[in-house]
Amino acid sequence: MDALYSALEPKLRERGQWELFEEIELPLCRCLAEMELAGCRVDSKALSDFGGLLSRRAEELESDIYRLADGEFNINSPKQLGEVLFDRLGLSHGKKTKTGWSTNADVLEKLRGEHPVADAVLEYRQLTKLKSTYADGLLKALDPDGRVRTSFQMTVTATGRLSSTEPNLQNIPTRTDLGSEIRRMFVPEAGNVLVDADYSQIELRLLAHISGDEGMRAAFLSGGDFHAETASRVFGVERKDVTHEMRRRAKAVNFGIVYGISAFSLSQDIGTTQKEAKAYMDAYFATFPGVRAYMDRVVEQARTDGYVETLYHRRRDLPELSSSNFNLRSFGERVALNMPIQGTAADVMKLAMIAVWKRLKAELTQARLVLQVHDELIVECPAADAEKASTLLKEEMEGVAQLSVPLTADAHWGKNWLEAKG
DNA sequence: CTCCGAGTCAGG
DNA sequence: CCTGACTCGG
Repeated sequence: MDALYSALEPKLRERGQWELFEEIELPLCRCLAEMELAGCRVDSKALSDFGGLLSRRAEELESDIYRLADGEFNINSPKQLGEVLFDRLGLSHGKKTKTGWSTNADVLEKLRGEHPVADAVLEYRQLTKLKSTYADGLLKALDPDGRVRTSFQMTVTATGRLSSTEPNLQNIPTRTDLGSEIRRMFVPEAGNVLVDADYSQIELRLLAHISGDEGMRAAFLSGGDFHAETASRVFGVERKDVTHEMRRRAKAVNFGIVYGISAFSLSQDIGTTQKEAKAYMDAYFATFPGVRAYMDRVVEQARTDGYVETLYHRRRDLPELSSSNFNLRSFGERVALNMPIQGTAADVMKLAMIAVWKRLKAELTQARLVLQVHDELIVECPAADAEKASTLLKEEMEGVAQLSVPLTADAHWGKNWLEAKG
């Protein structure tokens, strides 16, 4: 250990990363170890019942699909499915993959009006995904005490985020009603509750803070619905005249900006032409000129240094920026824009976890952190401590960094993860 | 039997 | 943009 320290400490100090190591990565280790050990209780009866329901519905769809396609085949094989849809039934194909025509959800959505089999396959895919990855997957990972224990990796991602494996508890469904039922199966011990706290728009708030863009800061300081605020500014209409569609598009642009998106990807996301997407981005940058100036600065700096870094000096090397390959270079530019934002959010969350962990140890000894999902923390505690734990989580998450815009977190609790999401 | 790339889809 | 799991098929 001494030898390692004396070899590595000067290297970290040279790079300005000693504090990152001592104040974030090192203390986080124990916190993660305890979370891994604690695990999270799963209602195995409810989960296997749900799995049964999924199986039955998937079987019905399977026979529907064979009937509609006039023959049996392996629906799970993209190759066979593509042959049935595009060669045999003659449906119109979209983009191609290396091995054939794509059969992904985007393509199947477009085929909905053309043939009823498309809808059946989409639903079949949803059910079998939930069944194999989540219902069966979680049951298989269940320990004898009824809890699942993930493994959190600290040294895998290029941005500083954690990753979760065997099982991955950072991609439990939330976007559809059926999928989010899985969250209902994550439950506390008898007499306990789950408390869930999540940061609101942390990445966009960090963009507002780091870029210093006055308009974007004002939008957050106003405290309203940020995507609607953005729509109002970008489309030049009164806040009350923002339509659902305007908000939806503004939200997609906000989302894309954080990724250093291209007009092409944005057009894919919101279903418009590339030209229209470009117009939205131009309007966005005209509205928030400080964001464009920041982005130009980051890429320029990255070209000079060969790396980008977060507010806490976590670093990502970017050899791609000096590539002679245009696509690779463009990729490097998008990474240069995304990493400081996504990475700083990860740093902030890690600091919050350490702070929460310390306070729980001191003030709520029965409570324990159980999960982290990038911008969300889940604590299990006695029902009587729910209110205190909620307040503690909110305070520590919001107080861990001082930004030029509010950093806000919302906490709720319930008898399962779905309820606790609020 | 194991390994691996590709396609797909779950999350942020 | 950042991930991981499952399935197929070689």
